[in-house]
Amino acid sequence: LRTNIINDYSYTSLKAKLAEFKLKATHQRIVIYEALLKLNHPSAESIFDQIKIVAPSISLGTIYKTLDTMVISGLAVKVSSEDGNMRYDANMGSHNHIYCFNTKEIMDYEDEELNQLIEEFFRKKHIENLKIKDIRLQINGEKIDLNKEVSIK
Amino acid sequence: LRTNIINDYSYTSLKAKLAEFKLKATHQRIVIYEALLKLNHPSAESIFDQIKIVAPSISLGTIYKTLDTMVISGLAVKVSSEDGNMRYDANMGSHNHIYCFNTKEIMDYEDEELNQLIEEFFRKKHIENLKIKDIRLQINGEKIDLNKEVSIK
DNA sequence: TTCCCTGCAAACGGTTTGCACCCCA
DNA sequence: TGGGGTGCAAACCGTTTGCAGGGAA
Repeated sequence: LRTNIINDYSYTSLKAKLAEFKLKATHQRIVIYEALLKLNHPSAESIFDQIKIVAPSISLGTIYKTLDTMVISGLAVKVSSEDGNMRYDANMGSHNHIYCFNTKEIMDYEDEELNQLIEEFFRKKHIENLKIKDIRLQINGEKIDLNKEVSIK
Repeated sequence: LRTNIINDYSYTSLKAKLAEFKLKATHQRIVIYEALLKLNHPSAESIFDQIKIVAPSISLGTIYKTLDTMVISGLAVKVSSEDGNMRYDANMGSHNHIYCFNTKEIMDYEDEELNQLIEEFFRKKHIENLKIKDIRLQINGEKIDLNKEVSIK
């Protein structure tokens, strides 16, 4: 489901991943990256809440700086959410987002057929004077049953 | 180009539009709505800058409150921009957005063929447990020549 | 040992709020 | 004239910044 991200959350593999991106593997970076992988498009604040259980002395400022560093080095992306706050995403592959107005969750929507459809479309239609960095479909809605997951069929 | 919005900026027609949406037509609302129609997905701040020439005593708080009111009554929508701030849009028709990282502009991308392609796709693929409110394609990029417009060919 | 990273706290900037006054319907 | 709208200023809150001390390579 979540592609292009490691699914081995062991300390050593997280460390290796940081090293691969030329980042000094501090304890803080390791737990922040782990939280980023486990949580679903978290805000800095929600990574903070998750992490202070395991690293009580961590500061929110460090989370912001660290996420910023990860974005710059290509380990994560920063996306704006419909609620106005910024979220972080370790899924670096091309994919789309579903936003729920009720829960404020962002969920991935990955569909190869859809990607191809859009890619195909923009092979014909060109946008002049624009260097495209990213095209993504944004689906905004409301979960009907808040306790159930959203799923694609 | 910009569909579903009036293109008569006369005082009387702006007043009529507000009345149509059951809003008391104060001078502030009229000039705010005019600025919203003329500017390209403005922030509250940039409406403020534009307006203080014609209504010097207007307050930024009023702009926020007024835009909020317009969103509730269906005259406008509030969208989050990639830069993290909120923008307002009087174009109520289904359309897509291009965001430029350099100028922070949001530009409309309207293409009937694309709308149909997406609509068609979601007639086949269903998302369970979600009431879809809005589907839009978000194109992020950078203007190549900052002085030239982005155009579709 | 050397930088870079972290923690802390203050500052920042966009947005919201409370309240007295104002003005459209 | 009544009730909602406006202006002002303070508060709010997510995010950034500066700086002194700390820890990975």
